[in-house]
Amino acid sequence: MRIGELAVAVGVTTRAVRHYHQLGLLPEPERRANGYREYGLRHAVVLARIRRLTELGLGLAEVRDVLADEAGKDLVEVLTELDEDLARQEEAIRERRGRLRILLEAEGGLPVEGPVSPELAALFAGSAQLSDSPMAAKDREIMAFLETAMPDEAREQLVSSLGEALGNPEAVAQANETYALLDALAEAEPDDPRVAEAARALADCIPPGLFPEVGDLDHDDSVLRAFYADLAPAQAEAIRRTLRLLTEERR
Amino acid sequence: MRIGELAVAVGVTTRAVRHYHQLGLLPEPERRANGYREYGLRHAVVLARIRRLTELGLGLAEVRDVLADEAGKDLVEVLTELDEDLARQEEAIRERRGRLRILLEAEGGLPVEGPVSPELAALFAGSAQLSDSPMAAKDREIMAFLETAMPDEAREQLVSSLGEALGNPEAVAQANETYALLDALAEAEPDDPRVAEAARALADCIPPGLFPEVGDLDHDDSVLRAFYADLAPAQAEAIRRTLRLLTEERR
DNA sequence: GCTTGACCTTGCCGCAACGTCAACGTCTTC
DNA sequence: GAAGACGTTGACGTTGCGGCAAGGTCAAGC
Repeated sequence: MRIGELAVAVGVTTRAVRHYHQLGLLPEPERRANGYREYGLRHAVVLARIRRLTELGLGLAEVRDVLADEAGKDLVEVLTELDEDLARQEEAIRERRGRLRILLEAEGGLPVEGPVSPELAALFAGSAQLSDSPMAAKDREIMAFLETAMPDEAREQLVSSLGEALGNPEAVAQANETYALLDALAEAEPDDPRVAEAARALADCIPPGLFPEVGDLDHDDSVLRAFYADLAPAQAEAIRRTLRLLTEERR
Repeated sequence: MRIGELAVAVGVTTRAVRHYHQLGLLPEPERRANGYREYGLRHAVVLARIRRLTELGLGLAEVRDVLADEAGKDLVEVLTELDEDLARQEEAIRERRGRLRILLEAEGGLPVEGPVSPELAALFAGSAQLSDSPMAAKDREIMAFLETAMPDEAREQLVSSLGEALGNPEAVAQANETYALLDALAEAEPDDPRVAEAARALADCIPPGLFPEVGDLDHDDSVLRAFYADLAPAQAEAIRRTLRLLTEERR
């Protein structure tokens, strides 16, 4: 057989056959006078085994090991390992699909540009009562960011507290008022008297459970500095004071 | 923020961040005087979104599309498509694991070196009554090879017929006798009288349902030629005569 | 004898999403 | 002033081939 005949017989491409030669999976056959490879039945048998093994999901390196370790002893081991690996992959896919389904079901109108974690998306979609002021948008950005940055436990804490707050109309109204106060500081100076007012309002917005680790906050953290740099000076000052207020009150 | 601070904040590597820059997923920030990249909060937000999207399983090209098409309109489409893709992958894995399980359960003593398709493996494992003569081994090789080479319908036909035959002790005994006859031809000349005898025995071994397409067989097929080249001359002649016998009898 | 088309040869680039050097500059700290 | 932890660009490695380039070979038809 020439390489093309072998390839169609086994159902692979000639490119694959040459690839297996390169990797040493399939021995190079004799050559004809013109340089063509001349295959025999043994090659077809080996090639068919390679194909079956790769179809099971083995990598070519593992296939080589199996073919080398003559007896099928090692094979069981490899296959068991492969099965475990496939089980892990299956689980991972199932989980991703679960998260996808949450996102797609809450798809009605996500109030944040771009997707958030499925959990947050469900929350935001559930209560679209929040205003769409600049500060509110920024807050949602921050939440979305924090949500990926925080450790798992704190994350769940955050999501559940947020769910509670969003389920409470009074809390939502209070938040919207606070957004308005902060928005008003966009052009103000840092020593504007409204800064203190806004800080007070914001601190009152945040229930004790929502941000328990405020005391441990590193005020020189690089992310925090970048956050301040992204706000108007008076707004940044208001946030700084809010954090101080919270730190004192939580002690 | 510098690149390392950004990376730990979002939970990716600096290498990934630079990779996203290269692909245009994340805009390059300003540089400090020393050439260091200086990131702001906007970058962290975008990077966090990239991470969430890739964790869902989107490719970076798709992430770019989603980020570019400002509104979340296109997103739903992409996610739906992704979900379908994941469903396909999940199915593929489940099927592979199913075949793996058959192989592993029949793992007792596979009489063929290396794994065969799960179905054949189960068959061979189920009835280990077949002799281990050289010709029997070659036959199993051939079956294993054919099994990958044949179209699906013929394949199932083959497996079921084979299952029947292996379940029948008389048929197994007859096959073993025929193997012996063929083995005896290893050193014989093609005009040995035993050739005809072996051909007759082999033809009688093959039930009508097992090889229905024998009439369509291309006797100059490259695989067939390779098969003959792999046998002793008298053995090859016996097979040739068997095929002729079968072709005539089936007409 | 010529062309045409189908086959074969080797070799190298490309993919996805980065990991991992290499070789070097910069900043902080003891 | 030297170490150690950062940053910079650049380039190669991973997996399993696909696809192309730039030819050589062979059988068939004119």
